[in-house]
Amino acid sequence: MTPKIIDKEIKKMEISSAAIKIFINKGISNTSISEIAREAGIGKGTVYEYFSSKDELAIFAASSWINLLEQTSYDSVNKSDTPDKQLKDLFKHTTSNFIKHPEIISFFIELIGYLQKNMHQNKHLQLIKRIGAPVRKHIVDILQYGIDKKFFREEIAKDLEKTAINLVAFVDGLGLQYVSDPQFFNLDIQINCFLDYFLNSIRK
Amino acid sequence: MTPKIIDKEIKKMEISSAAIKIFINKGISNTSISEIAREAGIGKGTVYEYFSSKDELAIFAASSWINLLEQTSYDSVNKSDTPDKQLKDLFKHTTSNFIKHPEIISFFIELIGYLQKNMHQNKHLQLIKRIGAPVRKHIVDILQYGIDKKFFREEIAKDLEKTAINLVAFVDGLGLQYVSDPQFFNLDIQINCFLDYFLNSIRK
Amino acid sequence: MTPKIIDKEIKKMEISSAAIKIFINKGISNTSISEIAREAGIGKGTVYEYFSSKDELAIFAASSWINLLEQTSYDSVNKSDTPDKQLKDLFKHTTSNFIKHPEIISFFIELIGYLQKNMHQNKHLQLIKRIGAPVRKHIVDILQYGIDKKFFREEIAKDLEKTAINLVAFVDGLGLQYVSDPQFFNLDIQINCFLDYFLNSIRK
Amino acid sequence: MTPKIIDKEIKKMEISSAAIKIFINKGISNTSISEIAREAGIGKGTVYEYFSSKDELAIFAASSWINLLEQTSYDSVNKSDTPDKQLKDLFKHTTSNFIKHPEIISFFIELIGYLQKNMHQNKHLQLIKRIGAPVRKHIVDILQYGIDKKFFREEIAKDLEKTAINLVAFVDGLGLQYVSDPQFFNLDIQINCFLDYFLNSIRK
DNA sequence: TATGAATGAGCATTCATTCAT
DNA sequence: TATGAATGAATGCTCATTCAT
Repeated sequence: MTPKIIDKEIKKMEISSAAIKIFINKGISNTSISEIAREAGIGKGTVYEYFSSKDELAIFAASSWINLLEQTSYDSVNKSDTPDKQLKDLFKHTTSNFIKHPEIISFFIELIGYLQKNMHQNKHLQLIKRIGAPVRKHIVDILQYGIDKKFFREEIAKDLEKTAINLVAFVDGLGLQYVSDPQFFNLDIQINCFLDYFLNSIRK
Repeated sequence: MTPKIIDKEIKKMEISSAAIKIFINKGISNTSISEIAREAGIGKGTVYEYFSSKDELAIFAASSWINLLEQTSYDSVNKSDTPDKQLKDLFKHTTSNFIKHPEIISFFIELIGYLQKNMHQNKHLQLIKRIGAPVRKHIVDILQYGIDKKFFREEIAKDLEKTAINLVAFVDGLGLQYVSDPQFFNLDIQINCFLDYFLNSIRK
Repeated sequence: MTPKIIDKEIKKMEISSAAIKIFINKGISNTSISEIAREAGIGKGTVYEYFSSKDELAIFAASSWINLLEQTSYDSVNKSDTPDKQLKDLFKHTTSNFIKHPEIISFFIELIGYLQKNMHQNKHLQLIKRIGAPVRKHIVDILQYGIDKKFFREEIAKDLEKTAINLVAFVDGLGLQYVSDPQFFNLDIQINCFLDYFLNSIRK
Repeated sequence: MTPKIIDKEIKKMEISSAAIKIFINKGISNTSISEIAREAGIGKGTVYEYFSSKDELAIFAASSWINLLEQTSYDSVNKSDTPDKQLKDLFKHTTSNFIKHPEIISFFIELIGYLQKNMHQNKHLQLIKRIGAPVRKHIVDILQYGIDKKFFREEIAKDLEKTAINLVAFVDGLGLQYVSDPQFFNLDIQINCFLDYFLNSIRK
């Protein structure tokens, strides 16, 4: 019965949400299944009706969260802005996740450790790759748009993919540093400074 | 007695060295005190004569390791090269740690989690700040050297600190992505591509 | 309604058959109710419509299986053979169960443990007694036939029951040793050797 | 230090004794490590200082018990008796274990299941083989003694090993039946009846 | 000071059983 | 009647920490 399947998916999401809420606050390995069950308002055993192990739950929870990111990433940018502005907005949106939920980085960081334990399962590799993928794709789009609109030099076309990887690396690294010590610098200022130099070098 | 105190410090370092060797290979939480004691050639209980808890040991070990990094960072660059070359070499040296020992990232990543649990203790904050400090300092030096030698534009002088933070953020983020999936890209190519754009925008 | 009751009995047998198939392969305590339900093509809860507990199911399943054994035991022997030959054939048939399905012994072994837990329920005692009963009965018949045909000495008539118990004990014990270590000896050779001595002492 | 090693062995035996006491009463899988620890008057974790797993403990406990059997088996028989008497005494001694501790059979029976799970580890095979070995050896000795003293026919010499296996099989099977239902027959009577026939066929 | 035996809190996971539908 | 989702008691095992020697 289709309705039943939907219910199952909803319940999975509920448990996943409860899990991620605690994972983010306390770390994956410091969170017990009992705690998750209590947060979700269900019995401990019920968790195992929906997830075969704690690892699977952690991966699913992370995956859901990535899905959410993917869905909201594109909406953060006004397509009619200049590519400069679009890039800046995208960076701001991405890092704003760190500002609003700095714990999320710790979660992903711990998750990678979890995933590496299970790396042999190819699907986890896919998951990790997906983490930055939508943002990379978005960056490529914006850069291409800038080229098309004669904002950016045409020579950069050959480096689009590489550049996207680098920009995502920068944003991730900045977020990582930020969560390590939020008082150390101002995110906006750093982003503006970075983009000033970067845009300066690709602008026509 | 002063000699006693010195002995105590030496022993702490020995335990710390043994600990970090295993931490880096297996992760902090997957390493037991017994294992560390065995590696250090001492009894399990003795560890607690020098460290009040596993957390304290982990933080101390990480701190020692950062000290070591600080000492070796400067030796990686030939001071008589052009600043372009110096920057490239510094980046290569920094990322080469990831290439040779990708586990190191996982270690830092897990460390941050440990530190966050104890964040209320201000000294840990200091520790985190120190992680990137020597590299940042080094970058500032190279950039300043480039300005002095008329390789780089003088206007960048006002952004030295911010730029250093951004460059370190990039290197960290690239390393993070690399350890997540070493097949995804080629570190050297990414660094070259990044520096081409960056240097292009600051060169005279 | 009588038909309903019959249906109920049929369903019990179906579940029981599914259960025993898995019990024999994996052991009773390593078999879950879910597994049995799946094998029987019914829902987990349905099992409890027919059996009040796993224990009851195990006992019922074993009982059914003994019934089956009872039905096949007699067919294994050609009534027109000499009693010597009949006895040898019966032993071979009995032990051949061990050869073909050594797991069966493990099953009975575990079953006895199950039964002992519930020993206070007299009906289980009856069940255990029945396990060897048909073979004992068969042995008594063969021995009596041998006496009647003047193959065996008449004095043994007073020991028929006791002898039957002993012979079944021997066959069981041999099977038990065989399943513990099938490479240790050759079943046929042991049986022939045993019967040579036994028949030698009762032959006229 | 040697004394320490002795202490460790003593403690292992203490835990093993506590374990076997409960194993025999409740079965291996129905006995929890906590229970064993409580019986032994130690903490739960301490059990794992001496045994790496419950399986290992069960096997060690069984092994100790077999050792005990091996030590007492030979003392049960008066070497100056006739071989008839010696054989009878050995059987009585062996079965008396069942009479005094009928639960022991259940324990060994469950143990075999445990061992089969771990059969790949060759040492367990050895353990099982050892269970009957001392009694078999003893039987061979008595039979040989009977041949030498002209009580038994010389032709049986070629069947000593096979006969020993069969006699042990009989005793085991009788014990198995006895523990299944102690009221069903009288052990002594069955043994006497069995030996009467057996001795009759090998006596000179 | 150094030790390692002892500890028990804590955890992931299983599964017989219940019960609302 | 049939179901399977929900449950939580129970369990084997780990390991940081303590403490008697």
